[in-house]
Amino acid sequence: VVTIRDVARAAGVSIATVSRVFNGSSRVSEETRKAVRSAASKLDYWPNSAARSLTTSRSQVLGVLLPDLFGEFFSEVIRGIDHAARREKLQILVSSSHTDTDALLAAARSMRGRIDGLIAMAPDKGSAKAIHQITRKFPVVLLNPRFATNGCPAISIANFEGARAMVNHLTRLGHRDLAMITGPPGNVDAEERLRGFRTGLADAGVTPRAGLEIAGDFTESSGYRAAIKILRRRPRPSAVFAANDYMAIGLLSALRDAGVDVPGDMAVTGFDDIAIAQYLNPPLTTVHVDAYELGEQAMRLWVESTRTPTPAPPSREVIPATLVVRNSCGSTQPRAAEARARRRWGVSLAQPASDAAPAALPRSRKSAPVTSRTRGRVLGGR
Amino acid sequence: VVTIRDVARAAGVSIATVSRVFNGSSRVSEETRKAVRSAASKLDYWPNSAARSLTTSRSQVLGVLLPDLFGEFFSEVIRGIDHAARREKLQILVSSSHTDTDALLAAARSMRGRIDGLIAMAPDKGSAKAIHQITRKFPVVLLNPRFATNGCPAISIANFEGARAMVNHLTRLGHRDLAMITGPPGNVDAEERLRGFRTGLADAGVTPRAGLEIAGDFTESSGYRAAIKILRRRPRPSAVFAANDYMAIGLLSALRDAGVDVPGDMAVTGFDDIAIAQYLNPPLTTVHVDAYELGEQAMRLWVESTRTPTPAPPSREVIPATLVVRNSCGSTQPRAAEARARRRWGVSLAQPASDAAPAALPRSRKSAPVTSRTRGRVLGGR
DNA sequence: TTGTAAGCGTTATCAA
DNA sequence: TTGATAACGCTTACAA
Repeated sequence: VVTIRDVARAAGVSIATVSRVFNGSSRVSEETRKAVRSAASKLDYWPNSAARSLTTSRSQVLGVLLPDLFGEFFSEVIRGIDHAARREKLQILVSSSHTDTDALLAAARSMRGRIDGLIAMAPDKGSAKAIHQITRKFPVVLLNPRFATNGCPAISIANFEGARAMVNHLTRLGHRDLAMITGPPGNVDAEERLRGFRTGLADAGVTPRAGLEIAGDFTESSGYRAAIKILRRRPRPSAVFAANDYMAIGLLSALRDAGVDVPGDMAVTGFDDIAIAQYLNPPLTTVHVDAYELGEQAMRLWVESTRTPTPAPPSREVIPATLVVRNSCGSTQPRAAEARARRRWGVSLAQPASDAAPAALPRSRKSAPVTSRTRGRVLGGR
Repeated sequence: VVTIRDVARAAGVSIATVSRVFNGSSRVSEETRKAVRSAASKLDYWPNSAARSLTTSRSQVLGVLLPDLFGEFFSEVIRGIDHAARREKLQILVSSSHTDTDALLAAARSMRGRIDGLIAMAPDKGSAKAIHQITRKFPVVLLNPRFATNGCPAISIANFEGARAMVNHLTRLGHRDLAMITGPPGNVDAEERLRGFRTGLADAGVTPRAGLEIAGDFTESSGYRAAIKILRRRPRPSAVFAANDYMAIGLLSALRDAGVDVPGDMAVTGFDDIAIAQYLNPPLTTVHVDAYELGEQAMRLWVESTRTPTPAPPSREVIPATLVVRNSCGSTQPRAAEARARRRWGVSLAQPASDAAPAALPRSRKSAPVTSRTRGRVLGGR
């Protein structure tokens, strides 16, 4: 392994000079600069970043802590972070699959000294103290926290608003007897969506029947199982809101198996707008969440919060959600619904369908996808 | 910031002892161990990994160099790597979006000192020398290389075999006039798939008409544009093989817009078996590639190649591809086709459809997806 | 413009 | 079982 010493020797200068050349630094004569460069490339010298960050105490690396890398949602978050990081000349050190608080903390500890900061998503509410401990060691941006973030910038998703809007949409279509398939207990997104569901019912003055909040765990199979329970209820609910699209897919499978027509006999809706959603049969009405943007904005927030000289009040941002009405809920007159929405929520319409590329597809694609028309409105805000 | 010195002082021992305690090392009396532990937790001491890896010259970090993080393919690769890394107690330092060789090299350089090795995918053939230069600095595993890897373990995808099998399938269905939408020139996968296409035609004794290899660039919109060119050809080809699924989607859009029935008027097939493929209308016949496994196996290969005492001959592995026959090519008698395949290729059938979860979905899901039946055979091998 | 030398926070080698 | 102390490879005052 060739070090700065070898280069210095070969070029006939001191190691300080070599360092200066490699840091593009101040006053080095053109002559010695050339000598150093040529010696370095002759020896194929690659500076040791660990040593460098030991002295400078900066690394140009950003840590990313996620509960899982699974599914297109987290993949998109990572991609958003990565692209933004690239612009800032940062690399990202990823550690995922933290099912428990100890693993989360251990991962953060092992990053000490090799990262300049952290973007972290806590798996559940239980990890609040762990997160706070981490916060004392690095500048952290929190993804989608539920707990108080005292002093730590955070960015989250308009789960509540999205779910509420979905339920409002269903009640406006005339549904009064709604079921929900919930996500795993303790999961922030799941709980916010459930809260939105309940609030949405209250908005319409609907008193919910008992037993129509069926437990799911965000997997397709749990959606299938939940469907079986729902189909046993008498009278049958006329609409089901699944807390994510995967469960909605399972639900659709079950309804198809049971010979229940969607949306004729039952309306079905989901949450997330995964890439598949628009290709389902029938195309799924759901809430679009831009995971890429979540990652990208988290990165932006981190840069702002660290580069800012005066410690501004910690930002707390929200990535909006978009209601995407397709055929699985038997939508009628979208125009009228939108007008009502605008009046009620004071939000603008989403971009027309042809530009509304699903998050998982290239942003560059231009042609219309093979899909039914989609249409949405933006919910939640910054 | 609290360092090992602070802990030593607080515990009334030397820094060497603190180090020993934290490395779970050899002989430290239970008494001093406790003293050190309590001092450390009182001060909330987190060891500095940069300093540690400076002395040990190991970091427990694996670098990952990818051309892009875009789309579910790379996301899945990353996920496979990440999961495998977790098992080995490694973290991954990601750097992606290397469009050119210089960026690739710069990224690798900046990792020097903070990684123990590298999993790298070269964007194109032009980066061969860069890769070789990197190889001299770290233990590297190459993803999907085209060039000679002299001495460097590599793992790739059965692109050629998959494409050839696809064409064989089409010719067996009676198609003699096939078009292909190719991927970007210089891209390894694209070229191998093109080679498979040509070989497949030769297998059937078909002399290809000129002008039926239409240039695409793996984007949906390029598929759409290619379709327009194809539709102008007289006579019209009866089948089109797109070098990836995104282009097949664009192609389907165009054919729908043009009123061309698939598969009645024209057979359409793709490559990759992205999650959407089975939900398309009609469901897309394609070649399944397990990106997750590619990542996972790359990681395994890296571990093997570094942990092995005797430098075994560098492994060169292949992730098999699976032909997935759905409706977009107007398949008939799948059983007969499979029997022929087994005779010809000497390979076994893929697992039944209900277990063949698309790579992008949870491996845990159990219920049958909302999809047409899929069926495939494994191509290429280890 | 260049060189000397003191860190940066660890681990590892010796002695004690 | 412990403690000095010399690396590890670099950056950065401070001197020259």
